[in-house]
Amino acid sequence: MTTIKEVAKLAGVSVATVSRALNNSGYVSEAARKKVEAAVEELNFYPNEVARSLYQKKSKLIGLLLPDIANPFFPLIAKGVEDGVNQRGYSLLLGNVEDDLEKEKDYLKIFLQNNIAGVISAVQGDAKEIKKMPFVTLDRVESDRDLAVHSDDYTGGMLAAEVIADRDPKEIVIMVGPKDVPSSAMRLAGNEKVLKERHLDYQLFQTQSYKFELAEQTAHQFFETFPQADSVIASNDVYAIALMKEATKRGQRIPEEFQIIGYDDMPFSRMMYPGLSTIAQPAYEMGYKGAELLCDILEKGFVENGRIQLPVTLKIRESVRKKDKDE
Amino acid sequence: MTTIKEVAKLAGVSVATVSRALNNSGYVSEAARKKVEAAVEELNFYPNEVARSLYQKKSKLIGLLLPDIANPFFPLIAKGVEDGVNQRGYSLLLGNVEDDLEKEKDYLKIFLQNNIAGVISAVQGDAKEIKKMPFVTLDRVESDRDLAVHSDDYTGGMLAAEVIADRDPKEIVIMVGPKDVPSSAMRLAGNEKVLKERHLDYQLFQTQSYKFELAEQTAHQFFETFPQADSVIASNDVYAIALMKEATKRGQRIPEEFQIIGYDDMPFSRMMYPGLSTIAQPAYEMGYKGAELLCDILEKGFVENGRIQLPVTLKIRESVRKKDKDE
DNA sequence: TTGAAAGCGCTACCAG
DNA sequence: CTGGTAGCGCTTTCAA
Repeated sequence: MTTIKEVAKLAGVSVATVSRALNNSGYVSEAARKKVEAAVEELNFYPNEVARSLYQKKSKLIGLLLPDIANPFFPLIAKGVEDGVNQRGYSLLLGNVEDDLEKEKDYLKIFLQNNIAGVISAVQGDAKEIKKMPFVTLDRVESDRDLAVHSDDYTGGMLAAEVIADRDPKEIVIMVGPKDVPSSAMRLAGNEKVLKERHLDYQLFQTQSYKFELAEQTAHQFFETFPQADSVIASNDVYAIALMKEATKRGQRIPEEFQIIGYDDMPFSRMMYPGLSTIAQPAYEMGYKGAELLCDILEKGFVENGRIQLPVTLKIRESVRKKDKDE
Repeated sequence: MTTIKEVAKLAGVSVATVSRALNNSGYVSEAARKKVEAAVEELNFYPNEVARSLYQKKSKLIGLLLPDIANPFFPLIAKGVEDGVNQRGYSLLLGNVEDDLEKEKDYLKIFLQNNIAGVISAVQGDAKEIKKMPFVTLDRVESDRDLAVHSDDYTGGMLAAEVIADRDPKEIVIMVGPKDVPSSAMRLAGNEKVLKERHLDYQLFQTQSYKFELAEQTAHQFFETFPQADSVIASNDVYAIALMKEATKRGQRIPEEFQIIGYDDMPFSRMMYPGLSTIAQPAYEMGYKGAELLCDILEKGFVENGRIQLPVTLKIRESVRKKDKDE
């Protein structure tokens, strides 16, 4: 690795001048700049970020905390975050925390040890250690002062319920996401508002997790509990797909005998057949906006709007019946 | 952030002693060690990795190069890599390169600038810049001297072909993965070996990419080209699922009129209905082993076996017909 | 067994 | 406009 010192020597100037030229800070004469540029070129020099970071006490790294990268909703978020931070010259330190508070703390410590510039977190119950650094939360709103990007869960809940309400439901069951996740509560509120307005009965099936591995087992339990369910509002697409599989195995035709709507619009939801109707959250955009938000804070020290809500979109596919004419 | 200096002051020793105590390097008296430990405890001190890395010219970071984290095969690899490096005290710098050689070079440069300890790459055509650092390639074998973890593509190709050959195929079409990817060539060789031995005719449909976004479009083209195909060996699960959807839309029953086998065994392949038969690659394990391999090199400077081949497994699900009795 | 000091590569202050 | 220099936090000689 060539250093600034070698560049200085070759250019015939001091390291201070090289540094100023490189960072466009302070005065540098045209002549000096030219010489430095030539030397940089010739030596194929690029600055060592570690040294830079040691001095500034801030690196060009951003920590990304994810609950589970193997859950299909998160890779897209990660991609959005990555593109967003790259755009502004940062890179990502990955922290997959698996709903494990200890692991989360470990990562936060590692982030600190690496002079991280900030953190973007999509995990639910943050360790308080995160407050020591600039951070943005994704897909979640908590204390009012935090920066956050989330989507409109209440509307999403209403949209999902309307889809079902409009399609001649016999026995509605709402599969409710984990209680401690604020967004599931919001969605449920949206569901219930619509269903109550329409005077439609419904039942609740509470789940404990969004974990991929539990989906099939949960789907099984669901049908044990509600064998007569014919219209389901699922907690997310993964669980919806598991439910569809289970229903099909039980001989129910989709959507005639069993209709369902999911949440998230993961890439696969449109690839299967019948396609899963769902509420699309802009996962990539959520990540990208979150990255922008954090970078703004980092660079400007403030933001006009630290709380970004993204709209959801309804995707009607083959997993629900045709809409009633007379609604 | 508290520093080693403050620890030294509180403990009443020099920073050198603190450093030695922390790293178990050189002589430290029991008494001194005790005092240091107490001070560390009291100040809640943890060392700054950036300073450490500046001096050692090696950080505790490992770069991970992925072709596309949104492609369902890679998150599991990433998880395996992450668990593997964490185990050994390293963290991951994420580099999603999108089949873009420029982006790959950019990341390699960023890795270098951050005194990365090594790189784990799952991208296909590596930039030569990677040779400057210790690296392990995943799911690919190239020059004979590199460290690599890959799965047994030839056997995988044979297994897939046998499944089809055993199930009364009428018109076999092999969907071949991108030409420049060594593993697709190996799988094709495995396919052809079996089919030729069995004197079965088949046709080839060449694809240009494994990209998720192209799957549906490619599936459409496939049926335009081979409307009569009834038994397909797909290039991977994503494409297989797209093909299943297209077949179903065209009114073909699976597996009676259209049977198909994929490759990879992504998490979703077993969640759909009918379930996709496929060749399972141990993605998580591949990542984990790759991480171990790299860490071994980093710590010991050598490894007994730098080329790890992992076995593939056949997963028979509902997308293929029942096996012929008389085979 | 210990501490003073040099130095990793870079930035920023200050004097010229 | 420029260069010398201090110092970011840590590790590692080297002499005591």
